[in-house]
Parts: sequence; structure tokens; C-alpha cells
Amino acid sequence: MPELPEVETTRRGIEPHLVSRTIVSVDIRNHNFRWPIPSDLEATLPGLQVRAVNRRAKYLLVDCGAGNLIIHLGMSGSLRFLPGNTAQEPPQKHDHVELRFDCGGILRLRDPRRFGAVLWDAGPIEQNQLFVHLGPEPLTDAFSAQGLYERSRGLRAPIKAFVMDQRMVVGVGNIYANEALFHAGIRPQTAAGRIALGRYTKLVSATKEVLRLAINAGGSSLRDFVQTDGKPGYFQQQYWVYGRTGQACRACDATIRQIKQANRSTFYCPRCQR
DNA sequence: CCGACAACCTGTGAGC
DNA sequence: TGCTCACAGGTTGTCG
Repeated sequence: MPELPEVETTRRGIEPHLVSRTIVSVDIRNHNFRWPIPSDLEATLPGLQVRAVNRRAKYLLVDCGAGNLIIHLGMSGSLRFLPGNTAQEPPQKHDHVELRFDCGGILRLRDPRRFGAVLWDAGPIEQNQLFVHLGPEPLTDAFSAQGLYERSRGLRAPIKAFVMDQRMVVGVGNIYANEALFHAGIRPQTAAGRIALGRYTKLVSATKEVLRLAINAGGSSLRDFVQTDGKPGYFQQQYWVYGRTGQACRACDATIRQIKQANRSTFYCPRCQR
């Protein structure tokens, strides 16, 4: 489920419950994720106090002072915090990892497809091999039209693949790439290297806007998020093109088209996007 | 370096 | 009702 807005919503949901709490135990029921979950987490984490919950790209970083617990939700991952003062339901089939805290609360990771990751890094996180090649955060000034323009010169890859490339900008997945290109009026098949600076300016602001709106929508369900199985974001979101094949464009009434790019579904309006 | 593609794994919904 | 197939929010690794 997660693109950047969902990961950020998750971060905001769990942070207040974790900060300044001490981990008392770790339970890993299935180690077989994208990479094996290190077994020694069950020994190294207990006793550590959480200082902050940060996010870089789609990675959640639980800062424990001595290092960072890195969590990636993959395609199907979700996190829930179960407070200690309530009856706690037993773990379900795909609840693979649990952290128990001194307050009695439990952080529970569910991930049916296990494309996600749980890792530990005791060093400076920006030097981790997963992080060194990451592009700028989309909601900062480091994500700029000028940067995209320069890095795209000479490239023949379609613009959609280009904006989804985490080296160019992080956090833009399939849904929001489609939506941002619609708002920028750019056809997804267009070669990245043939797009002018002015159109990149539109694309950058559209991307920021789409992500901001999605985070706000997720934030509105934050209250429920912690207690329920509620998966915020996608359900309440109204898309302009994503998943709307054959339906009328909300802007011009033309019929939304669907194609395949790099084995991912692409949706666009043939009239609004040129 | 570039770009296309398979692979990882399970659940769900459509169609027969 | 039950089977099969296509497809799903991400990322890495390989190959030409």
C-alpha cells in the first residue's frame, strides 16, 4: 500500500507512542523478507530507548541512539501500535514482527507479501548503501525543476519512469507519478530528455501538491489509524487518472486511457496530457 | 551508463 | 461453488 504519503502518515501515527519508550522485547515470527531480518535484533534492541521516528524516502527510521531500526513497508506492509492499556488481539497470519515497549504497548508489522524490510544500522544512516544513492526529498527545495532538467538531458526513458526513479526524487510511486503527470499536463510516454525546463517546473509543483494533499488526507484518518486496522490514504482519496480507465476525465470529459510501462499500469488523459 | 525486464510473495477479483 | 489467470502501492539485480 505505501507510497511516501502513506509512509509519512504511518510515521506520524506511531511516533508519539514510541518516542522516549524503551524496547523490552522483540519477536520475529518470519525472517524471510526482501532480506533476512537479522536474528540478533532480538538480543540487541531490548534496553534501547527510542529517540525519534524519522523518514527518508519510503524508509522509516526508528532512532534508538545506538543506531537506527530501518523499516520498509514494501508493497503490502503496514504498522500498527497497540496500546498497553487495552486488550490486545493475538497476532494474525501475516503479523511477522513485534516490538514490545516498557509501557506495555506493541508495535506490530504486518506484511503479507514480505517485500518489505527490517534492518539495523549502527552507523550514520546517510552512509548506508540503501541511502547513498537516494535523490532529494520531494517536499524540500532540493527537489527542483532545474535539477530534473539537467539530469534528464539525453535520456530517452519515458518521463514516468524518470520521476519514479528514486535517484531523481524519492517517494514518488506509481499512483502519484500518474497523478502528478496529469496535473502537469505531460504525457507519460514522453522521453524525459525532451521535456523543457518550463514543463519540469510544472511537474515539480504538481508532484509537491499531489503529495501534500495525500499526506493531509492520510492525516485526517490518523486518529483511527492507531487503534484500528484502518489503512489511511488510498480509501478516501479521489484520483484524477489512477484506476480510472475508460471513465471520463474529470477536467475535460475525454476517456482515460491505460497502458503498460515497465510492467506497471499507466493512466492518462489523451486530451489534457500532451 | 541506459533501459527493459524478471524476480521476490500472497491476496483478490474477474471470468469461465 | 470452484478453478485459473491477471494484477496489485516497491525495489533490486541481470542482461543486452
